[in-house]
Amino acid sequence: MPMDDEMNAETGTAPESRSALRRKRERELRLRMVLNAAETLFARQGYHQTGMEEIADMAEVSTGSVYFYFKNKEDLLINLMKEIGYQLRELLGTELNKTDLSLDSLRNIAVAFLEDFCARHPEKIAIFFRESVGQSREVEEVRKEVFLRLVSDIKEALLRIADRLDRRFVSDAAPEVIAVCIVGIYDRLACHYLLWRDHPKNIMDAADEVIGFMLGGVEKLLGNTEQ
Amino acid sequence: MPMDDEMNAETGTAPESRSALRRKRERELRLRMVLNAAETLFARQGYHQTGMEEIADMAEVSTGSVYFYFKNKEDLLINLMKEIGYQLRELLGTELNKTDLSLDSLRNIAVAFLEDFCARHPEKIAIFFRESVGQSREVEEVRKEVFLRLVSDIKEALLRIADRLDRRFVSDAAPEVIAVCIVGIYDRLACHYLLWRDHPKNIMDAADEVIGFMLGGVEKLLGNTEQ
Amino acid sequence: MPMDDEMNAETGTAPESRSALRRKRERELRLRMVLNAAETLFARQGYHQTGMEEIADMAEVSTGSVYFYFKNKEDLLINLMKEIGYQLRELLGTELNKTDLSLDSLRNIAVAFLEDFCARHPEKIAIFFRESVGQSREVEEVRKEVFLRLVSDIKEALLRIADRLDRRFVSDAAPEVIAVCIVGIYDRLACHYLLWRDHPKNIMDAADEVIGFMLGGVEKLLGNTEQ
Amino acid sequence: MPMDDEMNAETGTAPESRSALRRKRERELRLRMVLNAAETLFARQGYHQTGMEEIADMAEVSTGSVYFYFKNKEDLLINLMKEIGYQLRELLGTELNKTDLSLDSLRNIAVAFLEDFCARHPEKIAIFFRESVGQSREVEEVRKEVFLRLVSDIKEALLRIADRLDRRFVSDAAPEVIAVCIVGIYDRLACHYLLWRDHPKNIMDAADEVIGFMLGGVEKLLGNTEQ
DNA sequence: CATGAATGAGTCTTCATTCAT
DNA sequence: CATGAATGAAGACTCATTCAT
Repeated sequence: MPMDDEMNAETGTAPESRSALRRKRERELRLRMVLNAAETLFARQGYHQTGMEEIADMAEVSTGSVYFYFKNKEDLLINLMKEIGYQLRELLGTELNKTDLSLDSLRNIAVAFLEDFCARHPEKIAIFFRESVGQSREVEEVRKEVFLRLVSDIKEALLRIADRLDRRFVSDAAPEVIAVCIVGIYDRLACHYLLWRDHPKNIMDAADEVIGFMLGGVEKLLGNTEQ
Repeated sequence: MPMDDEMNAETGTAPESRSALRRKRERELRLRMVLNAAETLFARQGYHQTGMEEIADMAEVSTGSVYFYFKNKEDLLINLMKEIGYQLRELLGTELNKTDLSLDSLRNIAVAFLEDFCARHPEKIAIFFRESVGQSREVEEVRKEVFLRLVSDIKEALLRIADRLDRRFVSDAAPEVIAVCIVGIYDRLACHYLLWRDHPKNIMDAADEVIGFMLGGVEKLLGNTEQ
Repeated sequence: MPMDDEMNAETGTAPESRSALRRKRERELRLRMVLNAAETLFARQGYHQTGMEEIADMAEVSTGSVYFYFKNKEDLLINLMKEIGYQLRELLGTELNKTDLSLDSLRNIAVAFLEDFCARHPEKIAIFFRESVGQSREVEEVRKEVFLRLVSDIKEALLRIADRLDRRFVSDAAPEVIAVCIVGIYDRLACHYLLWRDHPKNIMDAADEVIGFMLGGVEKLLGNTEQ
Repeated sequence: MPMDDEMNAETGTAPESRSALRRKRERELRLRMVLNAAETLFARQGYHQTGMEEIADMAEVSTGSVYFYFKNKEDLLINLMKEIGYQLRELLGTELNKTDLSLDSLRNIAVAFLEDFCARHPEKIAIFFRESVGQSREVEEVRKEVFLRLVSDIKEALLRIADRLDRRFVSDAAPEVIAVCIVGIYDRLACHYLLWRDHPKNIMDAADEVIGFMLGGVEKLLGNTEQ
């Protein structure tokens, strides 16, 4: 059984004493507090304007402890990015599984992003679309990977939708380009309406138009039903 | 004669002696060299990874001179951003003036951006879409302003095109939202295909699909001809 | 036992383990070494001619450590000033407590200042009467406070002496003015004879005359015995 | 005639053409403006907080011109100090010449210092008693010289007064010590009441007490009339 | 002589990271 | 494992001074 294997591999001992369990729980709690503190502070004051000690303070641990959980400041940011990237992909997958793979799926995904993600986690948006940009070669590399995966997911979804509708894209490149465009739209939308918020219009008010725009674009690149 | 002196004093610029002219020319040359050096280095190694001395060296001036032309490192970046923003708007305006305000204008703008700007000035793209992001409150403020103006330009163009075609957008908000989407598409497109270039596909190959996508989106948000 | 833990938590300082005590001792030792190094170097080469690294070197700590103990260079100077000011006041208080509050107290104070303080701590004199003058608004503010307190102390002493002798000053302002004069005399005396020492006369040789001068002045401003 | 000699030595030519005269006048005017600007700014913002360019601006000349008139920043300060020192000595001499060399001369000098100098030229006080302190070895050297001369002047005055009164000081050292004390009193008085002015009492209100104190001190160190 | 742009050595200060306890 | 004091390399910025025009 894989479960047994994993347990053995992790602990080496079978019974998992109560104190060991508690220690493990505390360890994870601490790691989470550090991550949350970093997220909050990076989003609020910016990555460079936030010091490790500040993060440690807010997480109620010592500076040294932060370095126990994360290799360095960059690693902290990268973990945050990966986590947010994962959550975004999950949101995407969840929405796709709920639908019938019609073009309306795209609407659902957009609504989920705008209503569930942006509105509820503006700090994550700030991290992902602002603070993690242009900080270092390593961070940029991770950014690329995360975006690539996101784009790939959307591309796959588009292909499956097209398949389901029995339609073909005007070119092989089209699905990916559309995916890149969609990600770009989300990106700027969030920056524009959410982060530069002194704009009178709320991000939600733009939802209908954005969805219309995207659907229009996708339709255009979908040729007619193959006979 | 004292009268002459006074007259010169009034003119302010006096007779513009040849040496004075040359001095002015040199001054502007130096400023340009600093700006160019900063652009190159920021794009190549990143804003934070570039030191003022490095910039001075490449510009063949002293550290002090850099500070004679620019208040500080941030000011250097801001000047770069504003310049690039201005060039982008100009490109936009030029293309619009060349066309008949049909929907094809959007195609021309896209082609100009992708072929003329991205291909020729990848460093400017790196500065504008990567290095200037999330560096400080002040920089972010300028970024916002530049983007807002760009969005506003595109929005105006869309309205004029709609007017010319005698069509109306589905909502008042639509033009601006479309503008934001278009900027977002350009942004991510440049990052994706130009900056993360180990991707086999060249940015130019995506042009057709992108233009199709955008046109499809715009069409969708343009109601039918008013009867 | 958890109870013990709680009790310790309440105490705040816990059992004060031996290692913790030593750590504290070392911390204070380090702070003192930095302060001493700064005092020596400021007095020897001047405040502006002394770099933070130099201080760190002499104190045998790193540059960063200096900033761990003191906010900045100014803070270092201010700490020095306050310390010296405190020592001067203490010297004053000690002498007054030893005497019978006759006019001879003034003699004792003068002797203590000249013999104990000036002779033993010329660097402190240099800091207090030379290096801390006119360095910045903040430093000047602290200087003022320290001097004000010194003047106030002397004024109080004068009032108590007058009370003890059953005599009154010629005016309400007199005690303070005298205090200011006395501080001024000490100030210049120290600068003149101690810091500009190529003068053949030693500061101690001036003691008798100074004391005579001061006593004469005080007497003059003390009206005759109230009948 | 010494005047002729000097003129010849200076110019080499006898007639002194009108334009040469004007040039000389302008030169001196400029020098004065620089000196005044420096005095104002040093007193207002402090020596180190004032830049050469600032001084040049206020004097309405170029940075380079300042260096034509003065070797460097230090030289500017030194000139200011010497000028003020000279004015103080002159004030002293003038007062002494006006009087009959009685002890009242000391009163007159004090009044002149407090009323004429302090009240009218607080910036000079700030320069002389604050800004020029502890700035560099060179400045300190000049400070010493100026003070020494001042002390010497007062000492001579005291001796002449004693002589006139047919009295002797208790010791040979006394006159100098008294002089040092008097200078110290003036020094601190000016700093205390003039520069740290949030004190409710004005410097003039302290005059009577100060004079009383000084006279009392001097009297004390003057033995009785030689029989 | 006046100008003011150019210089560049010098300094303070920050902060991510380490490590002895 | 947690702690937090110590480290020191790195970097932005200043400003007195010079000098070609």
